[in-house]
Amino acid sequence: MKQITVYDIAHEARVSVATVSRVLNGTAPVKASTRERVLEVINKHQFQPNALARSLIKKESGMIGMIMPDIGNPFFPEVFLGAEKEARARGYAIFLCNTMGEQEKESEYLALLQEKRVDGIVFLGGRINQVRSKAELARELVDCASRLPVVLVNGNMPRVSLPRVITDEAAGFRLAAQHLIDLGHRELRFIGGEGSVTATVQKVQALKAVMEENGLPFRPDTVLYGGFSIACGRSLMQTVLAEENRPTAVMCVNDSVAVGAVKAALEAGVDIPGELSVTGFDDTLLATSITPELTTVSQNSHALGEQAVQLLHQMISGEKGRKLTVLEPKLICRQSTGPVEIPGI
Amino acid sequence: MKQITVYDIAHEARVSVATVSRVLNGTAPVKASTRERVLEVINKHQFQPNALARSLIKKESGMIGMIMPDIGNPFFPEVFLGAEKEARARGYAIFLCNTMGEQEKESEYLALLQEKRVDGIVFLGGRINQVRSKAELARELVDCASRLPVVLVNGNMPRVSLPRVITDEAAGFRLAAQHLIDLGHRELRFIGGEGSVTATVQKVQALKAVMEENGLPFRPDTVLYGGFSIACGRSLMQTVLAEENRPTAVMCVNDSVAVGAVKAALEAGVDIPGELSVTGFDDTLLATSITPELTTVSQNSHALGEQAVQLLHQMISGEKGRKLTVLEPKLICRQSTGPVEIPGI
DNA sequence: TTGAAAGCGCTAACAA
DNA sequence: TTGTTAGCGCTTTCAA
Repeated sequence: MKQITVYDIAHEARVSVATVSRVLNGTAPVKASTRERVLEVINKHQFQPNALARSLIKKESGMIGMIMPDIGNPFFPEVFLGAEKEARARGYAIFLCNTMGEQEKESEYLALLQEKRVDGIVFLGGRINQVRSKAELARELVDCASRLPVVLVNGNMPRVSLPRVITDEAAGFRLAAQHLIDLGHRELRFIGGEGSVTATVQKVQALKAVMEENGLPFRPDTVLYGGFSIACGRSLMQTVLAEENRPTAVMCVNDSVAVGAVKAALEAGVDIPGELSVTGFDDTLLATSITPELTTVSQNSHALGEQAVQLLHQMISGEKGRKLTVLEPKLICRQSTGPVEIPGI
Repeated sequence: MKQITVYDIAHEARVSVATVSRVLNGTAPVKASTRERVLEVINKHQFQPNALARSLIKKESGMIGMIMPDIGNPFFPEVFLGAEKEARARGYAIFLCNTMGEQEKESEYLALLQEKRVDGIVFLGGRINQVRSKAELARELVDCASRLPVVLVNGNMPRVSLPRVITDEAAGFRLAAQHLIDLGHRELRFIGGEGSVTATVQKVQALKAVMEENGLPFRPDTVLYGGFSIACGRSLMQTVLAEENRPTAVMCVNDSVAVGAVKAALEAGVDIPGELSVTGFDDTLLATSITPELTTVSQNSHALGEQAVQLLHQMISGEKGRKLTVLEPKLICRQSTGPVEIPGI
């Protein structure tokens, strides 16, 4: 089953390969009648030019790589969707690389994508989200970025200056915290995430700032780390509910944790938002899956992916593109938060 | 920023390009000392061979395409995860192509992937899941499959015989239906899906069969089509609840619809499973996100992706591979189903 | 408006 | 054990 090539087409249409290439790409005028003839042969054989050969010579592959931690977390498919839409519009196909945040997989994929000569890489999670990450890992990324355009999404690496598209997560978290305080909550908790992950730390700091602004004490036990999954949210909430002096509001690092937290509370017979307010983060489809629906912060995940690819495309095209794009998050008030109950009423 | 090539390496290591290629691929013995020298130069320059050039000559690209309807539906990321794991183990990278079931996008991606010379394609949803699909679309797929390995996941096209990996969805649905009947339910409903989609029709027919086996009447109004989303589940449940004689159990085409349905019921003050039992399908993360947790049917989505890529790999390697792989679904009993309430007790 | 021919960066005979 | 060389299928000067 030999592949058909421009030579076969050229021969059958009695022209040269150059002409075939010209009608294929419209790079130079071709007499109408000749073009007709060539097109006919192309259609007849359902000829599809070999993009590998073309890429080899044009030095652009029309492929971009997207490295992300966990497509199983509903936030990431949404980012992908935004990225894909933009990519498709510009003729790129996307390699989706899932790393579970494992740095070894990140390294492997980084190398693989470079060998495949992708035109650029969008990088999410993992090493670009560590408070302290090994110099080795940073160097790898910088090295990669020296060969091809790389844009970071929702991350930041100490000592590494690469173009980024981010949501101002701290601002978003401040919104949610202030919302709770405005509702009368005085005793807040933060659950989920990891102290080693930038996105988590930013949120904790935002919470701390807002609490202090409002004259509320931020104690070390205000924060309970533990992870990003539903299961972890559930177990953390169980811990919180077992405490001596229960908080009236619990802020979760993301929607998944919030879902687990809400479930644990419901199981314990705690009324939400009557007795306890809960907030999520990201506004994924999980937020509206549960009852009560989650008050959460929208990152506009779709736009994040879209902007990242847009920027990448600019860089690929040799334009400068802005170093930093910040998307403003939005507080989405739903049913999981409410005024604090006045005891005795 | 000129790319480094085997020539540069060869020159600097004072050997021929053939030798460089040999140490790169281990295709022929190279004297240890020579290898050392070459490796050194390679490392020094962080040389990464151009996979495009290699693919061009080896006629294999190490890329596979995965076409699916909606990565935003939690079922599909799980399939992807299984596929990716298997792909990575065999050295492939995956192009993820999202079509929203639109046939035009499917066609575009099909063409794109062929041009890019992927080694094979995994196809899900859309045209392979239509009860009647245009001959044109079938031909396109067959055409594609005549050029490269294609495996269909959870689908089937009339008149098209391609290797498939599927879950026996009908069997799964029978399990769930029988479970409800065993719990004493006599008045069942099916909601969600589309009458034009095979996966939906199979489920409806399974339900019909089980009901008839158990001497229950299957009436046209047993079925309420409408789509696959949470929103649709919600509105369909509202319709059901407004009916004269409410059913005691509602079976949903998938977990998303079930989630919407449960929410609508809860909002209407209906107790689940006390007054109403609800089942989902797919056992996605949504099933355990809500309270009560969903009784549902597990498709083993991960295995689906895994097996598909495994089969694809066999085909790429020239092995035959089985025409049809059927995965057995499992009933997962959770909290959304229970015995029918005896009125008056 | 067209064709001849020189690569793109690699692998794999074939020779040595 | 190593080198020479002919492609893989395409685009793109350069010349006609």
